[in-house]
Amino acid sequence: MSGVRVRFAPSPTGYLHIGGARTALFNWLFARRTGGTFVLRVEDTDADRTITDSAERMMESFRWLGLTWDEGPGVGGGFGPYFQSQRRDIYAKYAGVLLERGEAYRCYCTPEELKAAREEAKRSGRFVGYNGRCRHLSEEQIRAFEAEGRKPALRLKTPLTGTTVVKDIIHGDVSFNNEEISDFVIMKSDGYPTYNFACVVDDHLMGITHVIRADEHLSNTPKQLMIYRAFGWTPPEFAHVPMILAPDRSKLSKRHGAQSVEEFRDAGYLPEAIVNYIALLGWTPPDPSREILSLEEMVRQFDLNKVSATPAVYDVTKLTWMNGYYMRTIDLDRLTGLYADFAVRSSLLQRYEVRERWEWLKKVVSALRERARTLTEMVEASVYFFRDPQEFDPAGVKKYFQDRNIANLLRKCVDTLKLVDNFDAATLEVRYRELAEREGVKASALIHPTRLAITGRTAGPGLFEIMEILGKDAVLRRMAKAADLIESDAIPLSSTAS
RNA sequence: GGCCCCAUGGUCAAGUGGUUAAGACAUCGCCCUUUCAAGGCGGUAACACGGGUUCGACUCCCGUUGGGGCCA
Repeated sequence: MSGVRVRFAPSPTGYLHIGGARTALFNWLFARRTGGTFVLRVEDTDADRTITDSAERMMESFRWLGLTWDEGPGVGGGFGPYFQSQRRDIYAKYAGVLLERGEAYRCYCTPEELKAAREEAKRSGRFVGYNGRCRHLSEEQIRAFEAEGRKPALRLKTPLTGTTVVKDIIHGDVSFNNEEISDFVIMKSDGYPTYNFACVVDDHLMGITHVIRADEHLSNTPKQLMIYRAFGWTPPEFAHVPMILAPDRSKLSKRHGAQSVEEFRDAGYLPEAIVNYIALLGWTPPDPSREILSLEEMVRQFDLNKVSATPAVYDVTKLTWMNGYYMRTIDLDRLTGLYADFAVRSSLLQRYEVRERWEWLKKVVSALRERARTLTEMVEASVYFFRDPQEFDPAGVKKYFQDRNIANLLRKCVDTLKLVDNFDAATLEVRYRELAEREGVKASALIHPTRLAITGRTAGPGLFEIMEILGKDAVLRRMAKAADLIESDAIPLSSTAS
């Protein structure tokens, strides 16, 4: 283990969204790359039920993505506790240290007074930060406020002049004018630490060497630097990664549809596709033309210095393409298992059947994996393997079932098929082509109507492969049924195209 | 409102003062083919704008515009 220690510190207010997942991934990759330690810390202020649930779900998403943490909830470590809600006494203690050192002071201003001062400042066009009213209270004034029962907040004495420079691995040096940062609150009057304070105390106590986090915290960093300075601590290195934006360039929000890792998982995306895709949002591997990368390859190639400073818009289309790639290439047994879970969930088959029909399911998956980009698509494309078609694609009907002779042709096919003992794709194809020749038609004149008859659709795997998987009985039954429907001119049409 | 960040095709993105401005997805066309995919080949498509600096700017500096963030 190298001395590198990084952390991902989510605030468990909802799900792990794609931006958070990418920030976590970069931390994880950096830790693995450098032989360092990846710490997971939960920034929950309160430990209420919804927050605990949310934290649990986020951790589940991490595990699913394959991002394991070396220290944190569930695995422990020598720097706990890893929930901020369990560290309140620590923040109180360190706030006391700053108070003793004269780096912080009690502020008795009420929210109303603060608001009034702010408005006054705004009116006179002055800087609208805290005016430092409580910075030099006398013992007497303090006693008076205490006597009133006012609960003080704690503010940091910030430097009045000069500049604070954030040295950022991604952005370079970013400087802030100290005059524009007024004495900010580090402990609220209710005894809770503010974000910046808790963050600095935790990062320092947990020995964090590199803070890799989202861009939105860049503006908080000078304040955090001031806290480090007040303690006399050496700050870590910083790398602020750009945010991930919704397709309309606004911040990701509910109305943009799927955006949490959980939602993508439920929509049938594979973890390797998500990880691979989000890694490319902001990071470029040494060979930019090779975009399909395993987690192992990314670890070997990851470089924080190659992370871009530009916010990225995520593009589901490309994610979906990439998912399709992984659908085609991962282990068939694993894919079949994943597919089975989705098929069970949509009631295509029963749980107990999965084991019984495993080999057959593998054939179904193998036939469909080439053309399904997600597990959901695969399930949708597989229904006719489980149920006889109840409706037929309108465009297909128009194209292949129009001719009156089609019913006869299908019946001839049925007659031929009845005589086939080895109902495998190769044999079926030979028989079909022979029949076509005898009838003086092109093979496709038989193939297309047959596909429509047995699947209700015009698109899908090779016909003979479908027939083999379906088996003789189902194929003959469906074809005869279709012939009947054509003759009675009563073909039920599906509303959605296949 | 103040401060900070960002700006190459529709999207991701290479580029680091002199390039025919890569590559991927998407899109279009062709090939392959029993359909649909997959695959192969090819095409369309970009340096936000305005000033500088320089023999020469996508590249450096300033401003404008636009987007985002933090604080209030």
